[in-house]
Amino acid sequence: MTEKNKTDNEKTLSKSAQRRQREREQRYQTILSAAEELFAKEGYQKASMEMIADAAEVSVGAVYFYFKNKEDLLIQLLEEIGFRLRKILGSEFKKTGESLDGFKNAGQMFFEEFCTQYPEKVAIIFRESVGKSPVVEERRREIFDKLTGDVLNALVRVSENLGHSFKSGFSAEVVAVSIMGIYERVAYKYLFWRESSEDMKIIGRDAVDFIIGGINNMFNGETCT
Amino acid sequence: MTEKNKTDNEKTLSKSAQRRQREREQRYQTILSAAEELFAKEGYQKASMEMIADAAEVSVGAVYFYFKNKEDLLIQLLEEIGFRLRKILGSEFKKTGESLDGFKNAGQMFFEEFCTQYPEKVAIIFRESVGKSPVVEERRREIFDKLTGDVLNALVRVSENLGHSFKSGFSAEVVAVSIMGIYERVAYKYLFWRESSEDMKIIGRDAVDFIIGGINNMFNGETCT
Amino acid sequence: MTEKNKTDNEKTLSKSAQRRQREREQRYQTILSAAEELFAKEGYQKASMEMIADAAEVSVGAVYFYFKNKEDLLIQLLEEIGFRLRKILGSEFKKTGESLDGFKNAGQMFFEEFCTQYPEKVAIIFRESVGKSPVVEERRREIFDKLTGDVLNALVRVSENLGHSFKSGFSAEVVAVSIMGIYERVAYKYLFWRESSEDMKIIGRDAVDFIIGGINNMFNGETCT
Amino acid sequence: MTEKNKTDNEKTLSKSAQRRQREREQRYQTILSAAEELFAKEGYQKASMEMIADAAEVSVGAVYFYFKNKEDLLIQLLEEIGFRLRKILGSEFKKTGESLDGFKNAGQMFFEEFCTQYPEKVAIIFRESVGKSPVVEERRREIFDKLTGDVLNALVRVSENLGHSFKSGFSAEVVAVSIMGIYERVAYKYLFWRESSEDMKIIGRDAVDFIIGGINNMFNGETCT
DNA sequence: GATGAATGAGCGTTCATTCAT
DNA sequence: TATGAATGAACGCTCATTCAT
Repeated sequence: MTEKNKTDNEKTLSKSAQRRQREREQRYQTILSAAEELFAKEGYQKASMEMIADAAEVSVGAVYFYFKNKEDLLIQLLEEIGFRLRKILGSEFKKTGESLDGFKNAGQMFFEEFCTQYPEKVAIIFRESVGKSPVVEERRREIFDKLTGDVLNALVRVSENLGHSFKSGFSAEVVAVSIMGIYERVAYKYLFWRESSEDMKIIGRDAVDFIIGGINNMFNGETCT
Repeated sequence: MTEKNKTDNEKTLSKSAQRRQREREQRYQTILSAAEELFAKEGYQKASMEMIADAAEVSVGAVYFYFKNKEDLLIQLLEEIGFRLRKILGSEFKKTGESLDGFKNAGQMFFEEFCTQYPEKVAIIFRESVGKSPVVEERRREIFDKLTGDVLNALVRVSENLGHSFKSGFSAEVVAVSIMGIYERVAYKYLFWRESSEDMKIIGRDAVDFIIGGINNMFNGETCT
Repeated sequence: MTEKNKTDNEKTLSKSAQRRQREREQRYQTILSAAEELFAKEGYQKASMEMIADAAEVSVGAVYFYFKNKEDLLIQLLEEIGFRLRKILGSEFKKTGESLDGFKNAGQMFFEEFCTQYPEKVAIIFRESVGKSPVVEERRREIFDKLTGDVLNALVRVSENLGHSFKSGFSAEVVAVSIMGIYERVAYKYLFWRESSEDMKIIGRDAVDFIIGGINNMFNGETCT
Repeated sequence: MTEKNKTDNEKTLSKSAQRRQREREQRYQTILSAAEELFAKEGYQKASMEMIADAAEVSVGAVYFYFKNKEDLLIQLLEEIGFRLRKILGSEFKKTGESLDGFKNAGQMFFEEFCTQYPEKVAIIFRESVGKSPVVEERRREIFDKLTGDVLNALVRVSENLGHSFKSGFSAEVVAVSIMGIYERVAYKYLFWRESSEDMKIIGRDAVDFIIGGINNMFNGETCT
């Protein structure tokens, strides 16, 4: 619901209708949260619709009232997480005026804030949504494409600011994809495979340094090797 | 079965017993191949034991004779793919005498050879084995740890050869993990999400360049930024 | 509601109460029509209460205000259709002064008018209400009994007029049931299984001829064989 | 399985394989019988797969091993009943050398033997399979078409033997359909709605008389009216 | 009277796994 | 060893019905 609609509703809807709508929104979120937690904790397969309903303290039917099916639950979650990630990374990048530091800050934001605050969301986007079904895979692709697209745009703008250009036609995109890959596997490893969330600060900084070096190397002219 | 055992068998086993053993080995491989293809094509969940048995032209019972259960099938596949990957990457690295070029060659090997020749194996290690069960996840971790360990070793040796050292205690490991992340997502994107297998050469080269730059940046003293 | 009540209401009820009553009646009919269409088109099972409510542009609750349950909806429909059928057939029979021609006209009326004008009603009485539940089946029996009874009465009266009598104790009833069976299957076949609604005139005439012949044969004395 | 195949099997299959096959066939029939009884007694909807499995003393999975789904169970039943009906009616007709008496005998066979011996089969073909799903409806149509076709053929052959011809192009078919309708509704009424199975002999005879009269009336030239 | 969100029992179906032969 | 029929727990989903507002 956009802000505009909200205002419209406030004008046109009765008090009780407003409350009902609020409750609806709330229930939707409660169910989604329950699903998020269970998918992350038990795995998408093992988390049954009944478990989710129980966790959200509603009936199975209610879950199906708000979501088309189990897959839809996962997709909505995916969409929400993707949206949030883009917002966080994008806003961080803008703050630092489109320089290489933007990548630094966005990376730190991701590792230090997002990963430590929302490990469940990371689990869902990087683990529980992988290889589940053609439909989910398609949505994943779209979300990753958008994220990669954001990074790509940033890359292009920074390179223009610095007066550099990329080596091959693919270069910039490959770099963007690579950066996403680093985010993904580093988060996965230290969050799910080693539980080093306390060290996420150092780890994140190292990963970001690696990224910065990699980017520099892709600009024509002044390679390091 | 190790080489040593095989030699022992050749000595002790009768001709017919040898033949039987050969057939056993063959069947094991046939089933594994069938599973690989179906897991990659249909997805781990959708590929039923019956489908696998049919594809391998054996009975369901036979599959259970050679493999403990469906999970075991996935794990054996994972193990085999991990083993192969390590061998390919490691041998490529050794060829070029532990220099930065080793990373280049290993990377090219992965993108140009492995990905294009064995997309099913890539699908299994990077997609179908993700988030399937605690047991599988544990094995995945082990396999990725070994691969990361190899990269880490190479990194350390190269840095020693070059007289460099890594910034933080994590640094080298994070770089290794990052490299794995790049391999993974770049392969995933261009193999499953865009079908650019013809361009894998250029893409691989770009990814490798990015990696080399990133590595250089991690050495103390001569950062690019 | 009988005519008598309506008159009472007109006297006692206020204008606004009358309007409300009219609206009530209208809604009842709207819902019933929606159910009729959906039952005929989608089938009794597939047509959900929500679909019916949507089609009638009311809420699910409203449907339950006017009808006890889904079964009731079907029963009311059945009742209405049965009533209409009896009226049409009966009035046609009366017009032609209780002769064999009455059967002719009634039959033609059914095939040429009723079937072509109300295929949905035919679908419900001959298809969608079959084997649905003991309660519905009981109502179906009652309705068919009444229809058969009408035919039976006509048969008896015609035979008396002609000075004939029926062979066995069952005879007349069996003939009546047989006539109903002919109506049913001929309509079913050419309406739902072959879509020959344009030819319904010829088909109806043939069916009626068959019936007339059959009836004649049941009278003692002058059989054809 | 045809007789020929059976002989082949006896030659090629081992004793144990033969026994296994026999058991398979037996199980298939046991399940089908259980379904028949429950569909007829409880109704298609109410009879759940679990109930059927329990009645057949097998597991739910076994039912799904032998039949694709619940619909398939109904279709197989329908097919078997249709086949049996055709065989019974056809053989009876052939016995009496293609005269009007053939219709008499076939009718008596149906009412006196089939209806009284297999009321469940009658219930399924005339009640439980009606309006269940498009697929089932299609099969029903095919089966009724075959039955009607048989009657039609008989009708044509008898008319040729008697040197008569039918009035209109539709005539003969409509008569065939009418006969089927009489069979259906008379059986339905006296089997399910009045439980007069003891009187089925008289009832059947009356119905057949009606049919014979109807047929005669359809021949050109010598109508009764 | 009217609404529509919520309920939850019930059902069809799947499929990994077992085991008698 | 190999077979494949049999098992049965588990799960996703539907939908008639209710009831607070």
